Amino acid sequence: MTDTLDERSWVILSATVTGYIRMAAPVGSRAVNRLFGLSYSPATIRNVMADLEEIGYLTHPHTSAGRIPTPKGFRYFVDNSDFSKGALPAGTPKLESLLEGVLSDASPVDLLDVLSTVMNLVTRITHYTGIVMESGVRNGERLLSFEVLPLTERSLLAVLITETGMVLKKVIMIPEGLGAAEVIALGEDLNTGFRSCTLVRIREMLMKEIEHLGRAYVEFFSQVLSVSRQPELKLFRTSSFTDLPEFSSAATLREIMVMFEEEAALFRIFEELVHEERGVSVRIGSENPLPALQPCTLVAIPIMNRNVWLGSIGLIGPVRMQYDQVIPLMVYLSRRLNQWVEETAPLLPLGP
Amino acid sequence: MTDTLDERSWVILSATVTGYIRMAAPVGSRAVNRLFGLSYSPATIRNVMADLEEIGYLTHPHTSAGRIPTPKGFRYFVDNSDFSKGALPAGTPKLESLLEGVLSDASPVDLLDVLSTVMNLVTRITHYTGIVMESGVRNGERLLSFEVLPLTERSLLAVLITETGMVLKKVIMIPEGLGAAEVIALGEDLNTGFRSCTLVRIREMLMKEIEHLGRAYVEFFSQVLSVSRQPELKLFRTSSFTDLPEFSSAATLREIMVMFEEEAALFRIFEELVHEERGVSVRIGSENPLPALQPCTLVAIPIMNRNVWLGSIGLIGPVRMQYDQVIPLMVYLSRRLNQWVEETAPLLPLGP
DNA sequence: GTTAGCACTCATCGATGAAGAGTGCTAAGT
DNA sequence: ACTTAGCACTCTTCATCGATGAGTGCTAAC
Repeated sequence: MTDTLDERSWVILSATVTGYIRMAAPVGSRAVNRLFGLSYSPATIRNVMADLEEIGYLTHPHTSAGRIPTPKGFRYFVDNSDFSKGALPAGTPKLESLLEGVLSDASPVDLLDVLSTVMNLVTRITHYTGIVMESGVRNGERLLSFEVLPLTERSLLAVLITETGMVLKKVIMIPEGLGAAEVIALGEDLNTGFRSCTLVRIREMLMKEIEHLGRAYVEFFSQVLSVSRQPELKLFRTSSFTDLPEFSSAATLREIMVMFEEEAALFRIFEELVHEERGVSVRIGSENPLPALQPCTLVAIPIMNRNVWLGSIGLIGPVRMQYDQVIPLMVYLSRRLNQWVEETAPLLPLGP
Repeated sequence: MTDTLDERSWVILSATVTGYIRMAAPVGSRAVNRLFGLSYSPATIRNVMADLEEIGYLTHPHTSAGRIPTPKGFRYFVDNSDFSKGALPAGTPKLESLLEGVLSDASPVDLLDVLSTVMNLVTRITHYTGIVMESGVRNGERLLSFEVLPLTERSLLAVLITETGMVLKKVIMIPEGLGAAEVIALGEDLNTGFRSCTLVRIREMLMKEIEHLGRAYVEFFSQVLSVSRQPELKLFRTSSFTDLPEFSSAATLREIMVMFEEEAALFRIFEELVHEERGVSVRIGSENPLPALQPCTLVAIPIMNRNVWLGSIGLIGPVRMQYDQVIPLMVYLSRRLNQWVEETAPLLPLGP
C-alpha cells in the first residue's frame, strides 16, 4: 500500500497537492508545469498523473478536469513532507509572544480559560475552526478540601476542591432526621478524614462506611458521592468554513453546523485520539469517523500532565489544509503547553 | 403611527402574516382568500393589501409577486394578536413534565446548567436557536466562605463562595516576604472577618486596610480582590437556520454564524433588554441592533430573583417566527422559572 | 523515454423563451 | 358607493441551447 514513489512522481504529487491547497480547484498538468516551474512538460506530467491516479493518490472529477488529491494522496503528502523547517503561518512570532504573556501569569487550574485564549489567537492566525476540550472528572485526583456550607433552610452547598484546583459543587438537601449543624459537622469530618485521598478511594471508603450508618447519614453521603464534573468543550470560529469554496453550498454548511452541535461525538473523537497518539494527530478526510468530518481534516494535540490527560486542542479545516503551516504550529503548541503544564501544575497523583 | 386597523384590514393583515409564516414565500390575494376561507374576493383583498402596503405593513418584492409583511406589519400583528389561548407548540405537555422533573431536584446554584437543559428541550420543540445567558459577578452578593488552599510551592488557590452558591476561584502567587502558612492564616482572617458582607463592601474595606499594611500584604489582598467571574453564554441548535428557506444561501448563513460568535454583542443585547422589560421581550427584524439579526426575531426573558438579574434565556428565529406558539411558551417559561428561582434560591441581598 | 499535436469530453455561462403566478386597472354588478 | 369579475401586463423561474474553454488521452514524432 505505502509504495514509495520515485523522485519524479513525488515532485508531481507534491506539486499537485500544493496547487490544490492553494487553488481549491482541480489542478491540471499545465498548471503544475507552470506554477512550480517543473522541467517536465505537461504531457509527461499527464502521464505521471495517470499513474498516480491508478495507485489511488489522485482523482478526476470528470474527464476534462484537472486532478484532485485523494485523502490517501494527502496522507502520503503529509507523511513524506518535511514540515520541520516550514514557515509558520504569518503572525506566529506575535502569537508566540502573546502566548508567553498568557502562560506567564496563568495556572493550569484555569486550563479551559488558558486553552481558550490560546485557540482564540490561533484561529485568528490560521482561519480554521478551533476546538478546546477539557476532560471531565479525574478520579485519580486527591482531595484538597471539602466544605459544606448553609445555603437555604433545607439545603446546603457541598464544595469539593481537588489538588489540581478543580472545584466541584453540589447542592445537598438536608436529609430528614438530621439538622443542618449536624450535616456540616459531618462534612468537616469528611474534610479532615479524607484530605489528600484520591476521589476513587474516598468513594470506596464511603461505600463501606455507609453500611454502618443510619438512613439519614446514608442519604447525605450518597449525595456527596454524586458530585461530578462534566467535560467541557468550546469551539472557536466555526464560521471559518463559510470562507472556503468547497463548503460554499448551504447543504455542506448545514452538515458542518450540525456536527459542531454534537458535542458528545466530538468529545469521543478526542478521547480516542489520546489513546492512539501522544503527539500531533492528523486525521485526513475519510480517516475521520464522523460522516460530516469527511471533507475535513482534524489536527489535534492532547494536553497531558505526567500521563494524565487534562484536555485537548485541535484545529478543523478543509482536507486541503495548509499542512505546512498548521503542523509546525501544533507541534510548537504541543511542546510549549505541555511544558507549561508540567512546570506549573499542582502535583498530580501517581497511581489510580 | 400605530393606526388602528378596521376589522377587515386586520383580518387580511393577519391572514397575510400567518400565510407568510406558513409558506415562507410572498402570499397573494388568491392565497389569502382560499387558505383562510375569507368572504372577500381576491380583488377586494388586493385593494386592502394595497392600502396596507401604503401604511407600511406589507411590501412587494416585485410587481407580480404576492405580499410580504414588513417588520412593522409583524409588530402590529404581534401586538394585536391574542396569543393567550393559542396552542402551545406540539410537545409542550411533555416539556412541562420534563421541566418539573428538572426543577424538582435542581437548585438555582446551578442556574446555567438548569437553563441549558431547559433550552435544550425547548429548541427541540420549537426548532429555533436557543440562547442561555448567565450574568457575571453580582457584586451585591454576600460572602459565604473564603478559603485559601496550598496548591504548589509558590502558589495558593483562593476559593470564594457567595451566598447564591457562585464559586469564584483564583490562583494566588505567594507574595515575596510571606510564607504559605502566613497567607493561609490571612485568608482565614478574611473568611471570619468578612463572612456575609457583600462583595463590594469587602472590596471597599480591603482598599482601606491596604494602606496600613506592608507591601507583601498589599500584594496578597490585591490578588484576592481581582477574583471575578465572567458572564457565560451558551447557544443551542444554531443549525436551525439551515432549515429555513430565507437563510438558504451560504452568504446569509455566514452572517448568522459570524454573529453567533460575537458573544460580547449578544451579551450586550440581553443586558439592554433587561433594562427595558421584565417580561417577554420580542424584537422583530430591524428592531434588533445587530445587522446580522435584522432578518431574525429574538424572543427573550430574564431570570430574576427579587430585582437581581441572574441571567436570560431567548429564542432566535426568522422574522416569520411562529409567534402564536413561541410567545405563550416563553410566557410560561418566564413564570415557571422565575417562580422556581424565587422559591428555591438562596437569599439574595437587598441593597448594594 | 519524452514531448508536441490534436481530437474529444465535459463543466460553465449567458442568452432565449415558455410557463405561471400575481398584480393593477377598468368596467360591470349589487 | 362598495364589491367583484375580467384581462392585459409584469416579472420571476426554469429548462434548453450553444458557445467557450480548460484539460485530458492518444498518437506520432523526436
